[in-house]
Amino acid sequence: MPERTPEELVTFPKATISRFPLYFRALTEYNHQNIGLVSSEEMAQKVGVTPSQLRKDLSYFGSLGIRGAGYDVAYLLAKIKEILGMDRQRRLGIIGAGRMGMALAGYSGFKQHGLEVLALFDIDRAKWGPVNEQLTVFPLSELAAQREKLGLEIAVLTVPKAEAQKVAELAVEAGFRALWNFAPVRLEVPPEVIVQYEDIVVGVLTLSHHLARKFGT
Amino acid sequence: MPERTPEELVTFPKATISRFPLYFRALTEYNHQNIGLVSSEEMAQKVGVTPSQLRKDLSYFGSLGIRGAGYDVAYLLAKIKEILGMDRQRRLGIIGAGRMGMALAGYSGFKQHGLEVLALFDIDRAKWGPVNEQLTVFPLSELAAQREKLGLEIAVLTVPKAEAQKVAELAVEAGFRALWNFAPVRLEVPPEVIVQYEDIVVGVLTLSHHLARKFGT
DNA sequence: TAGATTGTTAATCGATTAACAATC
DNA sequence: TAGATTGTTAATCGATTAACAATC
Repeated sequence: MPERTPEELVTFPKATISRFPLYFRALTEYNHQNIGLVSSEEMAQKVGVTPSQLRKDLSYFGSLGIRGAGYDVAYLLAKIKEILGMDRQRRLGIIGAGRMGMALAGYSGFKQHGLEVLALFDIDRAKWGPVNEQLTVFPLSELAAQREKLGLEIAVLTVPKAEAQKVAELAVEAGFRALWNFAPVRLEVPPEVIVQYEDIVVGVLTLSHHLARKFGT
Repeated sequence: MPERTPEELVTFPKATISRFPLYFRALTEYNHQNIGLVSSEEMAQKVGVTPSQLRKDLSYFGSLGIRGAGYDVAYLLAKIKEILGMDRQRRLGIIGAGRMGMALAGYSGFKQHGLEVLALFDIDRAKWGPVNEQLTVFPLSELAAQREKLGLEIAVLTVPKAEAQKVAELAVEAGFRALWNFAPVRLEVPPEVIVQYEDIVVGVLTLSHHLARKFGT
């Protein structure tokens, strides 16, 4: 078995990768407007970061611009797609066909980011069956089989808090290596499994906190 | 008019406030389990932070624990509610009764965090009218009137990207001072208005990036 | 009092920004 | 070549952690 060489992956701030979707969307717009070249100043202003930060963020992934000229929109777009893993379609399976799961399943913004929801899963047999032409709710027991068949890579957990850990384990057993967890609990998973937590109330509670602070209300 | 004294608000990391919802939910659980006293070690372990960080986070808001003993669950819960502005009900109005808006309107997790959706607004007259017993979709033109009548404080923007800026301006005119924006655009608003941005694809694209990196897929 | 655990200080670690040499 | 703008270095700023004095 060939030994893995110690990976010389450049390290970069975690926040860097979370700014890439902003860059991606800005570039998509420039592209639509047939703008071929854009400066860090112009683009930074559009997305609300400093030009320095934009250049630094990009620099972690190589020398992507042209000195004296700016960034080639099409080229940078392709690079960012590669970095975000959007150069190929990412297939999602949603576990938990409740309100949240159904809403995500219908979210139209995924497509332009190379993401597609191919299946839903639920334990409740009343929910099993086709949702529309493209989408079906499968029994949870078919998780492994459908993952394989449909090529699902990311499991989206939209189950009640109390079930989340158990469902995460099922997903891992079924072969998923990436979990996008909407339940407000920390999950225990093997180290090779990547978990991304989503907490929908954080944003609005931050607002609430600011209201309380600023306006004393 | 009494002059505002230069506010001696303690400054703290932005990330601090985003951890408070985690603390809140952990404490709620302890409360349900009739646990009256909890150590930073126990609680930190539960939410997945270091005890040091938990104590530091809390310390920005005063001396909230008991040395040698831990934190009084009920007391800390009350304090955190106060800090997050959850000691009173926060009323939300959702602008844009599309899929995303409707999904949020039906989200059951708001209630326990002191948040409630009291109205939806849309320009499309086909959407006007009652959704269920509690909730109605109003014409966008009634924004100011309903904000006042219902005591709405936070405007949730779930409109298409192209309309977001215009709608933000309408919300500000209607008297909203806090916007929770789901449209992927930076909004230009007066400085006294607080905007919280929500970007649903960031999390899953972060996963996608990790998949690309770790598994080369 | 002895044991425990907080609150806080100082050290470390990480992220952002400013400035400018490199280079198109 | 002159002008422009990147890529990168070093300085600054901010957040986290470790350690321990304070104190229940």
